[in-house]
Amino acid sequence: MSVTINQPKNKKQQLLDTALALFVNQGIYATSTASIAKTAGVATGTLFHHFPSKDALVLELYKNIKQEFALQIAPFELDATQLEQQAKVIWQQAIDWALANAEQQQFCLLVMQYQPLSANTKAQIFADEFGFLKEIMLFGQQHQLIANYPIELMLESAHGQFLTSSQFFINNTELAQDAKYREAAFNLFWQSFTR
Amino acid sequence: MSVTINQPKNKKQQLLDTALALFVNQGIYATSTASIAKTAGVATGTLFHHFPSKDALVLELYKNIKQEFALQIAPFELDATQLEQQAKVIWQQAIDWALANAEQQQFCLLVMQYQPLSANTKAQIFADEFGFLKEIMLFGQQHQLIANYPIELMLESAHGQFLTSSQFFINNTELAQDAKYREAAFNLFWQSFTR
DNA sequence: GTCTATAGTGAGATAGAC
DNA sequence: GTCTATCTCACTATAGAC
Repeated sequence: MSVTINQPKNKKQQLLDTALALFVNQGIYATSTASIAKTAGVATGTLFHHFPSKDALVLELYKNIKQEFALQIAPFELDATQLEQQAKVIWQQAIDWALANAEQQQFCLLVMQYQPLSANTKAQIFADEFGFLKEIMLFGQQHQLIANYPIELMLESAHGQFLTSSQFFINNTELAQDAKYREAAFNLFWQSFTR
Repeated sequence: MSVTINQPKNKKQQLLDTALALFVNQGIYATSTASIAKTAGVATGTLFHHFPSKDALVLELYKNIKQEFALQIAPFELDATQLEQQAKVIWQQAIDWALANAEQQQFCLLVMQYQPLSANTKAQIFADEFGFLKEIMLFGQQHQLIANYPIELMLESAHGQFLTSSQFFINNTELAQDAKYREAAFNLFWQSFTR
């Protein structure tokens, strides 16, 4: 029975954590692999032992974050008599996650415009994350609870609204616990889709 | 009376045009000043004669584009009896501009996440561009035509919706002339703000 | 797995002739 | 204003010892 007590976890995780912080503060391009390694208290050779390239590190970080987020916002049985209420719970969970993981959220925004990761790669990860969202929307349309607009457009719109609202609260943390703002953000989202 | 007939305009404009195309295709960081100069058929020394630095070029390009856009979406006398119709005209003009100037639109998206330009600089330019939008919203609230949510949140939301929709149409040009999609995009936007 | 040292590349920017 | 030539530097990635 081997019990590993690594205060600084393994160096790989240290590198991922450090990279996240630096990427968000300086941008991905502006953050050198050397600075990631140095800040993490690790040699550059070690970084390239764990990740074949800088972009591989970026991609792994991105996948990890998206996966964590998806777990947090897990869907459940849909109920046509309470769809708005259910949507509200998911929305508030998503905003809460973004607030509690502001660095992760901002990194995702950076990755969206980071061209070395192909659009296909990102679209695939996005589809995984938002698969359940599509289910909810189709369900709502079938029960005539939300508008019958093209589903791809509605998905994009919903994603955009989430990014906008979460960014707003991250940039104005003092308003994030203000019920008035929280309610307004959800209503701006939900009203879009009403018939 | 001096009439200057410069086929390739002046070299400065050539550099700006070339930079825009390269930035959108490869990203801002991934585009070297050397490649901009070469593609524009100009020497690197000439580039740095017109722009003190790469970021100065980026900034000037950004300012020019935002100014052009603002001119296109010029506001007019607001009419409380026709606010939705007026909003629709502005929205469709904005989407049309984005479609006719897809490179410009995508460049603005890149700049949003380009950290060498300070957030303040960008916020200032944004405020100029969207000043009239705030007027419209306040007007709508005063006449109880749109919801009474906090104005900063509504502005961010409106901006996000515009970015989302214009990106969607740029990525799916065949749908941009489909009235069903066009109507849906505006409704998704406008419904947000209804009371 | 981790380190030190460094190879190799390409970037932004400048000098100075024309 | 425009050019050629070049400086200087920082970056990604590798080699090879431990």
